[in-house]
Formats: sequence, structure tokens, C-alpha cells
Amino acid sequence: MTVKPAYHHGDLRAQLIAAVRDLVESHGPDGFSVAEAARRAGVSSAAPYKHFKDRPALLRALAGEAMDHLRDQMQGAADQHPPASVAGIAAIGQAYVRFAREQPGVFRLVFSLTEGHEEAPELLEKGQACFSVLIARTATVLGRAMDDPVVMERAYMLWASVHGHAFLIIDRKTDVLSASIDDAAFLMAIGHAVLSTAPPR
Amino acid sequence: MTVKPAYHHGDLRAQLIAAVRDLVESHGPDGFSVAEAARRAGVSSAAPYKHFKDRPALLRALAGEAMDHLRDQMQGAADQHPPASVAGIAAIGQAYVRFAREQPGVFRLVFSLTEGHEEAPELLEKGQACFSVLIARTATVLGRAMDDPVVMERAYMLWASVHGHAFLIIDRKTDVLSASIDDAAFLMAIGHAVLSTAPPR
DNA sequence: GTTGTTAAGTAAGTGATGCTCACTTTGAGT
DNA sequence: ACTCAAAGTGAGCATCACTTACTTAACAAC
Repeated sequence: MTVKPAYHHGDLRAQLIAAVRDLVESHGPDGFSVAEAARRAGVSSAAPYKHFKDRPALLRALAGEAMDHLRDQMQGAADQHPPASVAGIAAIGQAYVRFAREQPGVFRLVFSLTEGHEEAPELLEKGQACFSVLIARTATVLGRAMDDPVVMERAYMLWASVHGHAFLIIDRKTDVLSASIDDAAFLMAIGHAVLSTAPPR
Repeated sequence: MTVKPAYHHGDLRAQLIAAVRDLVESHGPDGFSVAEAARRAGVSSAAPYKHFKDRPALLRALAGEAMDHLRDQMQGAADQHPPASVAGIAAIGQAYVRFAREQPGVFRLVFSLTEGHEEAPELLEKGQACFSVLIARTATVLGRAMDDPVVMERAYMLWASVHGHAFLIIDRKTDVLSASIDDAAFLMAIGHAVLSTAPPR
């Protein structure tokens, strides 16, 4: 099922992104090179620049795809639980952490991309979309409106906690702990702690 | 007070680390180059390799210094509050977040260093030292022994939350929020949520 | 069909980088 | 004074990001 290596194979853009994903996973966001990605796609080292402005642009494209995927995973996980349950909140966190565990390189990329420049309104929007999944659920659990400040405050606490947990895992900082952390237990404990201490309606 | 540029100026190692700190802050962990650091120290591009095995080793040295500093800041902040107070816990978090805000590049470096290799037992130890500050305080507040599993569990929840908050700030992900987050309020809310829902002794 | 136009590829070149190598300079110890 | 090792230098290699000028092929208009 090998594609004929025509001069224009029409699929280069997607193939480059796939190659970058592999490289980022195996050698880290810095360890990847445009030249190596081109090599893997069986194309000259100048070809990628017909599809992407520069190295960061290529990484941004990958990050965009990843964020779409992450949002789908979060939404899908939430949908399998009752709308007003803490279990649904924990499931969203599980999806988040699972993504980080499965694609640590890409996960790190998504969140370290801000450095270069913030000329990527598209990525900002995708980030917004991810957070919205959590906001909506949090509002339902707390029985408040989505634009209620308390909802945003509590949803942010949840996000920060899960985000920190995900990063500490992939950065191997959990090695300093005397015992290992169980994802499910951690997520339920956080969900309970944050949501049950919210100011009453 | 300029040092005479002798052939051996004896201070190169420290000066290189300082240069790297500046570069990492201004151009990000990737944007730094050994060559540029050498240039700033007024030395040939081969000189750094007399003091550091390779590029990662240079970054590791900087990270080590930063972790020492972070631990001192955390301990110092805690010392200004009653031992059993949630305020003391929040103060530790404040020091953590302040460090991230003041030196985002270095902060990111410290936690992204795991990628390359984990041939740095010294860094692992320093990480341990930082976490110990939090563990000790948490044990006091909960009135439990430091090696109590509940203490580690709750201390980890606190760490993850603050760590996530710090990263979301420096990665500008808080821009997606409809309102800004106040550090002090966030830290007290987390401290209260995590510690007040801990299983009773 | 022929013919433009243009997207999508190539080859070769530039300057910067990480790192090594062979060499030189310097200061401290005997 | 002599030796030796630490700490510099400069030249060189392979690789990288990115540019430039050129080539190929697909498609649309006629």
C-alpha cells in the first residue's frame, strides 16, 4: 500500500506533521529537526518550507491537531458519566492525564509553545475550547451558570491541579515521592476537595 | 571594577552560568546557545567545554543553582508564619509562584530537564529537598507524622495545584480565562480545600 | 492539443551551531 | 628553574534553519 513517489505526492503536509509527531515523541521538542522530518517523508530539506513558513509554524500545526484531539477526548470522557457527577469531572481529568502520558512530547509542546510568539489566535481559540468542556461540567455540578465567577474560579482550580499533576508525571518529578500516586484516586480527591468547599449557592 | 581579562580569569564557570541565565530568560531554553554564552563571557567558543561536558551539562548546572534558590525562598516564606497555619502553606506556594513569575525561563528549564537523561542524581536530590519543605509544613498543619501516607497525599495535591498554576501563568494559558486569577486568593482557596477535606486523624 | 500559470518539488549555498582536536599559555608546586 | 596540569585558543567537521534560483507537473483556458 505504498504510495507512488510522484514528484507531487499531495500528502506531504500531513506526512510532515506525522513525522514531527514521531520525532517530538522520541527526541523531545528540541531534538526534532526540520531536515530530519523531511528525510523521513522522503523529500528534500527545502520542501517543508513550501508548506510551513518556518520551524515554529510546523510545530504549531502539530500542536493545533493535538489540541483538537485533547478536546475530543475530554468531551468523550465526560459524556460517559451523569452530567452533575464529580465522576464526570474526574473523567475529564483522566482524559487530560492520559493524553499527557501517551504523548508527553506533544503535550509538553502544546504548553511550551507560548514562548516564541503569540501570533497564533487559532491556538488560543483551541485552548479556550478545551477549557470550556471543563467549565460547562463544573457549572452543572455546582448548579450555577457558566458565567458565574465561582464556576470559573473552581474550574480553574481543577484545571491547575490536573495540569500540575500531568506535568509532574511526565517530568518524572513524582519520583521524589515515597509512594506512587494513583491517577483515579488523585482526581477524585481533587474533585471532591475543590467542589465541596465551593461557596454555597 | 572590571576584571582584567587574563588568559585564565578563574571565574569563567560562574560567569558562563550567569550568561546562560540571562539568555534562557530572554530567548527561552532553546534559544540559548553555548557559543553566545561564550561570546558574552568574552571567551572562545571552545572554552566552555573545559568546564562543562556538553550543552545539557551547562543547563543542569544552572538548574541546580535555581533549585537551591527555590528551596531557600520556600523555607524563608514558611518561616514567617505560624507553623500550623494554612497561611504558611499558602506562603510556600507564593514563593513558588513568585519564582516562576520572576524567572520563567529558568523555572521551565528546571522542570523540562528530565527529557534528555536522568543521569543527574544531584538534581533529584535537590528536588527532594524542595518538596520536603512542603511535606514538613503539611504534616504540622494536619497534626500527623511526616511519613504518614495522608500527609504525602495532601502535600502532593498542594504541590500539583500550585505547580499547575505556576505553569499556566508563565505559559499564558490564563489568557483564556474571563477574569484574572489572584495568586493569594487562589493559594488560600487551594490550601483550604485540600487540607480541610483531608481524612480526620 | 497547445499553452500559460502556478503549486510543489529540487540542488546548492550561507551563516550559525555543537563539539573535537591539536596546540599554546599560564600559574602553582617542587 | 622545571614540570605539569588546568584553562585557554583556533581551525575544522557535521548538522541545522532557511534562502535562492531553477525545474517539474498538474490544471484551466483556449
